[in-house]
Amino acid sequence: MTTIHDVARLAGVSIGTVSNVLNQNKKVSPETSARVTNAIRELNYIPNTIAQSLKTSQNRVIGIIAEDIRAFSSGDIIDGLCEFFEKNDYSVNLCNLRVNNRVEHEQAFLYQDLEETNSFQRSVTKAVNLLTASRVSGLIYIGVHPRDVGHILPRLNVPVVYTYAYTQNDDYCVNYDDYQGAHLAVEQLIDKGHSKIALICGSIDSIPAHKRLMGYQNALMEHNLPFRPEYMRAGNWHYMDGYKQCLELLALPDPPTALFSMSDLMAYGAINAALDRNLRIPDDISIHGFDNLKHSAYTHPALSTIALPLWEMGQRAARIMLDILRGNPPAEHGVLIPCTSVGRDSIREI
Amino acid sequence: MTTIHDVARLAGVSIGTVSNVLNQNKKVSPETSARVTNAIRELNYIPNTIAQSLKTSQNRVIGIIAEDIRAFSSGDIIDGLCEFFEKNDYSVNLCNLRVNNRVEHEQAFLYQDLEETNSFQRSVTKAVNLLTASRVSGLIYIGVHPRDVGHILPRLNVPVVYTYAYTQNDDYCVNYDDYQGAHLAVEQLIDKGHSKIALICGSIDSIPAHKRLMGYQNALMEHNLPFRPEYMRAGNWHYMDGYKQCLELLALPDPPTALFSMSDLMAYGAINAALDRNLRIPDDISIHGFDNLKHSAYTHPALSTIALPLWEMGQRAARIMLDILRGNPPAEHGVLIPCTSVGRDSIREI
DNA sequence: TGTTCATTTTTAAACGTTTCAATTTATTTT
DNA sequence: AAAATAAATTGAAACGTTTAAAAATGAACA
Repeated sequence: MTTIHDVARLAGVSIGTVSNVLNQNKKVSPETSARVTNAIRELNYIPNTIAQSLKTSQNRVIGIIAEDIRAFSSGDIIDGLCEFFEKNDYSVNLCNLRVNNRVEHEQAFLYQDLEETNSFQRSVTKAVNLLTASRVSGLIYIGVHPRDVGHILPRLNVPVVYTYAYTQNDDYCVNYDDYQGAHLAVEQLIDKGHSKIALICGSIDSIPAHKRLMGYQNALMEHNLPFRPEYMRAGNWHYMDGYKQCLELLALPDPPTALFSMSDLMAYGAINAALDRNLRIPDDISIHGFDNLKHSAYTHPALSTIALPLWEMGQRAARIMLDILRGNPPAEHGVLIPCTSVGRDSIREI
Repeated sequence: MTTIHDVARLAGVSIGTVSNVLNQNKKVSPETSARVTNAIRELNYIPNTIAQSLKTSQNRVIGIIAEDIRAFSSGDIIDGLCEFFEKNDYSVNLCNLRVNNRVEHEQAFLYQDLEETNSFQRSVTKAVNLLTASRVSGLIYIGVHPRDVGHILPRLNVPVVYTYAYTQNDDYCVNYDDYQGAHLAVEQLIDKGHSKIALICGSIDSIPAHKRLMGYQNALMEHNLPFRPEYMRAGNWHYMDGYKQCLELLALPDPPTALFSMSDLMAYGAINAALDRNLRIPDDISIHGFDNLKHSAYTHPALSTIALPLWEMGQRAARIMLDILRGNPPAEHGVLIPCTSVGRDSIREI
């Protein structure tokens, strides 16, 4: 590997001068500068960032801890992050906690089993130690359990930006707007003339489900539509919840004409339930999802849904991180990016 | 940040001794060792990998270049990679080329426009330079265009392992077995008694499509079934290809009883085409996919398909990389991991 | 008690940069 | 032409480790 010494020797100058043209911080005469530049090009010299980091004691690397890189949302968020960081000459050190593959961890959250929770926290600690050892400049956390890592990440002693969750306190946090997204979905249905709009909930003790419920209720209220408890159905984000609840809704004496599912996955269940009942969508019932999974364009019929601004969240989180690192910490700590509506074939005018 | 000097001072020894207990390479007396260990714990000391890397001139970091982290396959592969590397105390530096978001690049491959191809290659070069600067120990490439980067990656002068593609030459490469997967899919149909099995192809000039075609043809041949040209339909991996070709197949004077689609996406098209014709699956036609996209469990009916060993590919690629780095380069350069069959509801006994 | 050897510990030089004080060179002023 | 100033360049010390060689310590032996 060629070093700054090789360049200096070839250009006939000292290494200090080479460093100066590299960092163009001091006045170097044009001729010298040209000589050095040529030498750099000739030797294909690329400065060793490890040595730079050691000297300047700052590393142009951002750590990313993702709860589950296989989650549908992770790819887009990470892409948004990477693109922004890459443009600003930062590189990215990725750690995956793979929470969803840890049976123990699922149980931990269900049963509040402290010992098992520690298995998750151990893996977070391991990631944090790794990133500490490599002296990253900042940390992005992607996942829905910021509370469970909130006491571990600060040990790193670098700025932290959370995304894909809500945080309390004054943490920096970028998320999509659950309330606005749900509100928007219901308004799409109201705009098409629906007044009997059912709801299939995600697990109701979660923050997103709660916010989406508020969006649903307020949209109804603002349009003077009654909230009918028999139209609000419990669910847990999963396919089968949508399937079963849709069946029950259709069997109601006064069935709804439209259904808003808090997740696309449950909407798939609802669609298939209707199909199994030999009903037609949207003729017999309109169905609106939330998430805009990749495959929602290919359901039968294609699913109208709410798109999450995942890529934008990544970009925004990255921008906030760089602003902090540059000494311009944004005043606003919690950023909500609006969702958008994706109109397809599963809802109809009534 | 606490350094080795702080530890040495607290333990009352020299930094060399601290280093020796850290790397447990030289004989250190038990008492001294204990004193140092206590000091380390007390100060929460974590060695600075940057300084270690500089001194030893080896960096426990692996670069990953992904053509498209948003592709359905990337998450699983990267998870497999990360888990293996993490277990072996390597960290991971991720670069995303986002090929599929580059309109120019798509065109480049379609029209062989050299100038535009350079846009892709420029971004590869940028990634390689970044990884060169940070002196990564190895490089994993995830993507289907290894030929287009084959002359750029070696500049890094570290071991390269390709995955999710086939390479020529003697590059290390881990992939799933297209031939075996397709063969397995067709055999599933034959086992159920089908003899009139149609095929919807992916873009036929691609290597995967070619291998899958061989699998289809050989499976038929081995079971003494005729290859019927009218059953073989052109496609380009996309939803609409499956939709249109399925319609045409169903309109044939002697329509097939089963259909093997080279991708799940095209299988979705085929399913929806049948649904639009008011046909029932699998009663009227059995449909078998390839890819096992996440959504394939939720189509109507749930799609029987071929699962790709993506996570295993990541693990294997990582293992090969570590073997190379440890000086035990595997003899075998091209590794094919078998696909598995995922039986669901879209095929039936005949 | 001094010598020899084995064991443990320390010393100091690297690794490839940045940075600032010190020096050299060039330019201006008197 | 000498002195004063400005501009460009160099030298050397850091950054936090590892590691070989050197030194110190302790045990065994004559």
